[in-house]
Amino acid sequence: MTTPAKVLIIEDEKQIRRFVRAALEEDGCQIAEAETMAQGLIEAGSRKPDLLILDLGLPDGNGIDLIRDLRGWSDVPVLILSARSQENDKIDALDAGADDYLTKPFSVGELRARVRALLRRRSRSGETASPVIEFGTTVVDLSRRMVSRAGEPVHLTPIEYRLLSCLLAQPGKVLTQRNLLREIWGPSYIESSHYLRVYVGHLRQKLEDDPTQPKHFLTETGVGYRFQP
Amino acid sequence: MTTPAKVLIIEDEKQIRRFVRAALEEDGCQIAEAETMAQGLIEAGSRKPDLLILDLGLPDGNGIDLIRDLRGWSDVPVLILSARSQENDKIDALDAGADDYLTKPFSVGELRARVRALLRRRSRSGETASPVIEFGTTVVDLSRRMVSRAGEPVHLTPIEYRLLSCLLAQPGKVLTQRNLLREIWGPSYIESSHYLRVYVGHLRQKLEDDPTQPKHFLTETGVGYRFQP
DNA sequence: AGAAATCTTTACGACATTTTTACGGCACAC
DNA sequence: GTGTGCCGTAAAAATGTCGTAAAGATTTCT
Repeated sequence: MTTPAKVLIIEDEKQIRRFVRAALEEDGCQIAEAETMAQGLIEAGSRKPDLLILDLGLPDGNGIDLIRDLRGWSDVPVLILSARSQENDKIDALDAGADDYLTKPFSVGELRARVRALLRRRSRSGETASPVIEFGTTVVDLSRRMVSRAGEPVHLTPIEYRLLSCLLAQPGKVLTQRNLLREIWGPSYIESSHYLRVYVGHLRQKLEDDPTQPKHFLTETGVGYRFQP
Repeated sequence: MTTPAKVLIIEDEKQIRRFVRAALEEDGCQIAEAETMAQGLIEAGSRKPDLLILDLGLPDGNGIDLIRDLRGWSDVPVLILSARSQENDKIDALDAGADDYLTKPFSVGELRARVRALLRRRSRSGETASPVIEFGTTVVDLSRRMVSRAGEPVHLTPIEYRLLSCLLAQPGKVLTQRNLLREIWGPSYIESSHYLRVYVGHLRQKLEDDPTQPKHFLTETGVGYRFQP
């Protein structure tokens, strides 16, 4: 997932809200909750969720009407939860504009799979904007594993790239040599600090404007290295 | 609906085919039928249906694989019919790329409603992005499963084509060897990186101007491969 | 059943990366 | 000063990875 999916759940029973929240947060979703139809509509309008999960059995109104209303101004996928398994209930909800219908009691696994299926559409249609880190004239695209400097692509070997990722993961923070060595080469190499000098040298050679006077990959003598954006 | 929706049903039992056909024709759908997985894939490619209904229990192959293959070159909604109601079967199918899952026996009304819900997406999701990718002198039309170079059609074997789809699906991104192997050969082949070298070689031979100095199918030594448009 | 296409496996030279080795500079303490 | 410890660069040696061709094995098609 590039950016976490926002899911709004409209449901009056606290137990089920917590159940669903727990299930979906495992897939990396951001959850918002609403307890009533009225509040649900407002949240849907203001939060612009990527998916809406709706319990039809709310006390303060008809869920079918909510879907119809919603469909007037939004195409967000809607997954219905309902205790009613009558065929007519399903047909009415789906024809009102819902995208899927799950009958209580439902299983966690199936809920999550159906949510993933509905969310897939988002990434399929939308352009995938990947998060990039910039410093000086160089740009790093972690999700594509691409590094470029002044527009030109820069080639990094696996170890060089892993070292770069470690440093970039904690900007400004000093990473001790032992930490870096354990992260990149494994626990049995925490003494071989010479490797680090060699490879930090490579990174500076490839990414610093003046490798002899580094401005972004700084060394903390006796301790470790630090990345400065 | 303005223009009638085209639905392809892949199902071996004649009874069910007729049953589904009757149900959907009432909603004004145009129905095409296929009795085997192999034929189903061909029909899906040539007829370009707006919806695909697939029975998982076909004798001549695994339906999950069909979905995965399909998703390499088409975004058509897929509705699964299955006699198996196990949670894992549903999850596997949905995660492979299916959009809905209906367990036999199912009711006519619910089937029709779910089909309508899936077809609604067709009109909702506006223009389908052009499925043609060009680079150098070669043109790839994923929806037609056709590749041409300098005007001349190029023949690719099934594996060559699947590899090409994977690489083209995420331009610029590095795909790890393990990812590619799992996607193309299956999870038990993630160690056999030999295969990749052979087939990437084939692709370069067929699609690069100078196969010895590839400009579009780049290798990231120790990591994987990357497609550069 | 036979032929053709495709997939798998093998072998080996070429190349890239990692590891090792060697040497010079800098800071600090005594 | 000079000795010691840490750092940085460069280049050689060792290791691992990649690309290609070609020979079986398998599948598909006729």
